[in-house]
Formats: sequence, structure tokens, C-alpha cells
Amino acid sequence: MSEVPELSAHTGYLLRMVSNAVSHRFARSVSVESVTVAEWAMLRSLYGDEAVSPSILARKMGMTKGAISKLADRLTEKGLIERAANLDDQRGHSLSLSAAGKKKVPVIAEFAEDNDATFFAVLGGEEQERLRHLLHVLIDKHGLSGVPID
Amino acid sequence: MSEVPELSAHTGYLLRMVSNAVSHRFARSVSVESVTVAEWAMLRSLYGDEAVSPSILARKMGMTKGAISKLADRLTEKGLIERAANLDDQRGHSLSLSAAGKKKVPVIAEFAEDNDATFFAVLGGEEQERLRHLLHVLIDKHGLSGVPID
DNA sequence: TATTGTTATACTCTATAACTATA
DNA sequence: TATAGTTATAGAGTATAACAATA
Repeated sequence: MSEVPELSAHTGYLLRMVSNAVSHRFARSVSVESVTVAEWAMLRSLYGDEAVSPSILARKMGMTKGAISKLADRLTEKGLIERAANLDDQRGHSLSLSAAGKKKVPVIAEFAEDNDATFFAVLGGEEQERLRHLLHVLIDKHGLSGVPID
Repeated sequence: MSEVPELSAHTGYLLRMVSNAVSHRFARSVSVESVTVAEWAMLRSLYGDEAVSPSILARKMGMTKGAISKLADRLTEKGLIERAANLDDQRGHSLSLSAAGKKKVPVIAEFAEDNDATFFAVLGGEEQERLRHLLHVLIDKHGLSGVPID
């Protein structure tokens, strides 16, 4: 009968509610390390790899070049990453973690772990696995991994 | 062994990826109606109820008074909602949909339906139900419904 | 004084587009 | 010309805090 369903009738809406809640909590918890969620994603993306060009990072993180540039600025100011010239191509350069950045990643990873564990603890272990599975299916089938238009 | 888990090891991260994808698609689809996702949430929240005060709406939508005020400004400019004085309390007033707003809600609801149906179609019907169930559990157990600190 | 709502300010996130320096 | 990055601009989303009017 109801022509107009409730907002909560949409799975996308529920998803947004939950996602916002988790992200907010995480944002709060990492704010004591003076880092934002997007910054953390970049730091983590640079961990392990020796040096990555902004354009590759942009593809990897699903952001535009401009957005990456700005993020990189902030992290450089904070002394967590470094820009280095390319020998082969003078146009480009590469981004890598500074010593401080390398030290900080495991610390923040701990926060991420805790945040995740706490939030999803209200689900049983099996349910958590089920949720992860469903999300993975959605990610795979939709080819999510960020590929900005740019 | 790995001290630092991948970003994708965190359920919160997966959730954010999927949620962003759904919201982006929806944002695009409603943009042809010149409305944003947050605006849609407010429009839908006002549908049905006759008139709601900004403060009640703030609690309902999980936003601060200031954020509600700004959103209401935009929707008023677009002619989709109206502000009316309260007879009893001269400090407050109430928000309600304009005739145009009332007409627009079912239209946008249709977009929301389609967006949701399309995106989650890659899951089977049973899996969709399972996902909704899990999200509901998280919402209930965490008392999500937005209750900003303000 | 407490409450309702607005306004001012600020910051994150992100996009688009114009621009610079190479290639 | 094409590509790598930066910068300029803009707008959504949201928060905090100061403020005005009323209770």
C-alpha cells in the first residue's frame, strides 16, 4: 500500500548508517594520533611498497590525482611521508613513508584492529564471517577498488 | 606473522567501500532531480509527518542543529520545504514539505528503490535478507539512529 | 537561566579544470 | 601533443561555538 517506503527499507541506507558509525568511531580514535581516516588509508597503502608514484596511488586508492596531491601535502607537512625525485622521468616523483611514518603505521593499525573488533563484537564469529563474505561478493561483482573517472 | 594487516582485513573498511559505492551511485541518480543524498534524507523524514521542529529532526536524523539549519536553508531555496511559525512557542518553528516537495518524494523514492535493487541484485534474495539482518543487528545493538552530541 | 534556532567559522573529503614542467 | 603533478576553485557534509530571541 505504502507508495513511499521508509528510508530504512533500503539496504543502502542501512549500510550508510552502519558505515558512518564505524568510520566516526575510528576517526575519533585515530585523531589522538593527529591523523584522519583518509590519511591513514594513504599511510597504509604506502607501507611495504618502497615508493609509489601519485598516479599509481590514485588508482590504487580510487581517488583523483588532485585529491592525492592534497592528501600528500598534509602528510608531508606532518612529516609522515616524503617526496623523492624520479631519476628516469623528471616529471614524476614518488611517495614513500618517512621514518616517522613507518613507525606510526603499526600503531594506527592497532587502533584499526581494536575499533573493528569492538564494533563487530556484537555479532557472533560466524555472523562476522558471513558479513565479510557478503561484502566481498558485492566488492567483487561490482569491481570496487576505486577507479576514479578523472 | 604480519604485524600490520591489510586495510581490507578490517570489516569497517570493506563496509566503507561498499557504502561509498552505493551512495555515489545514488547521488548520481538523484542529481538529475537536483537533490543531494542528505537532502533526500530530510525530505523523506518530513514525509508523512505534518510538521517537525528542527531540533526533533536533528535528533531523528542524527545531525546537529546547525547542520539541520543549513540543510533546511538549501531545501527552502529550492522550494521543497517550508518554515512555519509555532503558535505556542515563539522561539521555535516547524518544517514541512511544500506542495512541490510532497510531489517530489515519491519520485525520488523510486530512484532509491531502483538504485538499491540494482546494486544488491548481485546477491541472491536470501543473501540480501541475511545482509539486512546483520545490519539491523549492528544498528540495534549499537543504538544507531543518530544521536549527535551537540 | 535554559532552550530554540541561526549564523559564523572551519575543516575534511572530493571533484573538475586550468596550469606547469617535462617527455 | 601527451603525460605527471600541482594548484585553484568549489561544493557537500559536518562540527563547534557564539549569538539572538524567547521562555
